[in-house]
Amino acid sequence: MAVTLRQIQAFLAVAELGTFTKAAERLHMAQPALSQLVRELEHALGIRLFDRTTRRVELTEGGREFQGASAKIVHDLDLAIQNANDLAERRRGRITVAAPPLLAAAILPEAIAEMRERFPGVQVAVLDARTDTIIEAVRTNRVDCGLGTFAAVEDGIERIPMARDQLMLFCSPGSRFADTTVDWRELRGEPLITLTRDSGIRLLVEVAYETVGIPLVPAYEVSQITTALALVEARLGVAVLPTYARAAAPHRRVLARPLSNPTIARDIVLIRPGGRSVSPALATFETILRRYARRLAPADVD
Amino acid sequence: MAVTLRQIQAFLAVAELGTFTKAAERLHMAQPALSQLVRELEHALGIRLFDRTTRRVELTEGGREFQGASAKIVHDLDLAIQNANDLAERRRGRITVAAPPLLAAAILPEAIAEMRERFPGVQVAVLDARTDTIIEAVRTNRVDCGLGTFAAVEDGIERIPMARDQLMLFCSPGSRFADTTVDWRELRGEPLITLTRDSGIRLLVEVAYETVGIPLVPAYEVSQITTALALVEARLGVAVLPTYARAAAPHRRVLARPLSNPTIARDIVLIRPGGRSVSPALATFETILRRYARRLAPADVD
DNA sequence: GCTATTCATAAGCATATCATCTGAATTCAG
DNA sequence: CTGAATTCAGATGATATGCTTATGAATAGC
Repeated sequence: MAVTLRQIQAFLAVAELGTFTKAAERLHMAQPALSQLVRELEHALGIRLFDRTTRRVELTEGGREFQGASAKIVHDLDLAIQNANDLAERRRGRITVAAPPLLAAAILPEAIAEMRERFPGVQVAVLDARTDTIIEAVRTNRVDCGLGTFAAVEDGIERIPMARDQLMLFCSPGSRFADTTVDWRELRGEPLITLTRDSGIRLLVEVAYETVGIPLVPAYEVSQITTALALVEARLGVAVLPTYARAAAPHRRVLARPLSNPTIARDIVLIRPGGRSVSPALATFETILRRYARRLAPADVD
Repeated sequence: MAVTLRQIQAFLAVAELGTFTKAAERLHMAQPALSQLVRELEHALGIRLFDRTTRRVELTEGGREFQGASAKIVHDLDLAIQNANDLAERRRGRITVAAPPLLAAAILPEAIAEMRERFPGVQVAVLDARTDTIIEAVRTNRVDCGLGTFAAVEDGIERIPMARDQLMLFCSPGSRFADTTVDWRELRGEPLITLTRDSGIRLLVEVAYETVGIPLVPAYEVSQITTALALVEARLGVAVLPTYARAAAPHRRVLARPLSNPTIARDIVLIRPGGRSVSPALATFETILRRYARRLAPADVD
């Protein structure tokens, strides 16, 4: 004979209210049904829980003992259910997102701020790391998702495109490129500020120069995008950088111009462990993230 | 949508075994039924508990959290049920019995010893007190039952006759009464050892003397039954005492002879709060107690 | 590419659950 | 002391719930 929660609820209601009839009302059921539940429980436990005359119902010693224990159980269960509901309703939760430093600086702060505003109970943690570290962290579940421009991603990892990022020419406001769409060929002979060769962007730029057949001779070679932008602002040359570089230093007086023939674009994608369910909080965060990603790189996706 | 224990058991089995099919086997049910239970639980909680592909089932983050909470709840419940069963099976329990000192010394020790032997988990406590205190203690539920010779008992208190106790003549082996049933009238002029006037027994003796019309002149007046028996043993007189006085000093060399015309008898009764249920341990103790009571005062009851 | 395994879905059916009605016991009012 | 009212227990029938069987879809291994 199995003990059920319903029996326990019936028992607790009777124990609290002291009468079967009132307890039945509270539980929205008929009194005989409730009598039956209590009887079943007594039978399952092997002890009488109530001494009942027709006029008075009171707990036996064993009943009082069981009341304490079962009240705690019911309370714990309510708490557990409440916790689960909190997760479902995004009142609680924890998201860890990995992103390369630039993207982390460009997109994440605003997205996190909005998330914090709308769902104060959800904690968002950031891991800024290099691309390969990010993939590793996603695969080993150390983070819930990763943001970046990932070329080929192994399987077992899901890819969700967020926005399309395009290489652009960054120049100073007075530059001769300031008002037009720029063709790569126009860059011949222009002093070029590049990133160092360990950067993925530098690689793309080299490919493009080679494609259009002009030699790449760096005027300056720096490792940080912000440094490159500072040099551009100082009119020491132009730089070819991804769209989202604009967000890295919004206060700088530099312009970004589209580069065409060829247009070189990469997807900014969110990756996360495949096959696993997406927590409600993470699902919301993804949509927020996509909005801010597109605001930075408004080119259409797919 | 209500959460049921069955759903939780299903969930825990799947969480532990990692597959629905195996869990269904353990729970002795078909796999679809178990799938349904888990689905219902997920729906009630608002979160997915498992990430399931057809090949792999693993807990989500929320699932793991709920697993911990619900496992504790199920464990607590099992414990509570176990405790109740222990009470039912007399593996555990506590009985407090009140009795006047003499009865407490005469009957209770052996009864308690047997109880302890058969049900080691049940604690039996003794409160030795005067008759009126006993009744009061029973009425206020400070003790579970009381033993004694209670004349009229108020209602709200149940009376269970245990044995019939009779006034007897206690004399030394060499006395002229040693071999016969004694008539009260034969006591005329015999040196009588009595209890002091605050004793209920003394009262009965006075009534009997008056009834048969002989004067009561105490040779000695003592307050303890054991003292009276010692004086009898020393051949200083005879004493009129209840049957169970024999048990008070089994080593003494005194004889007890029935007293007739009139035969004065009282019931040794067990009293306990009326309308309340009798715990399994107490029920057992009552039968044990009755056996020992009858052994002392073998006269039939009712 | 085929088979075996695993979980989800659908439909039918047995069982359990609950509400209504009725009865017994007790209390309270007159 | 009698009658009304209250309260819990029992019996019966309608409804609902839960389980099983049968089937389908997806994946991994051979």
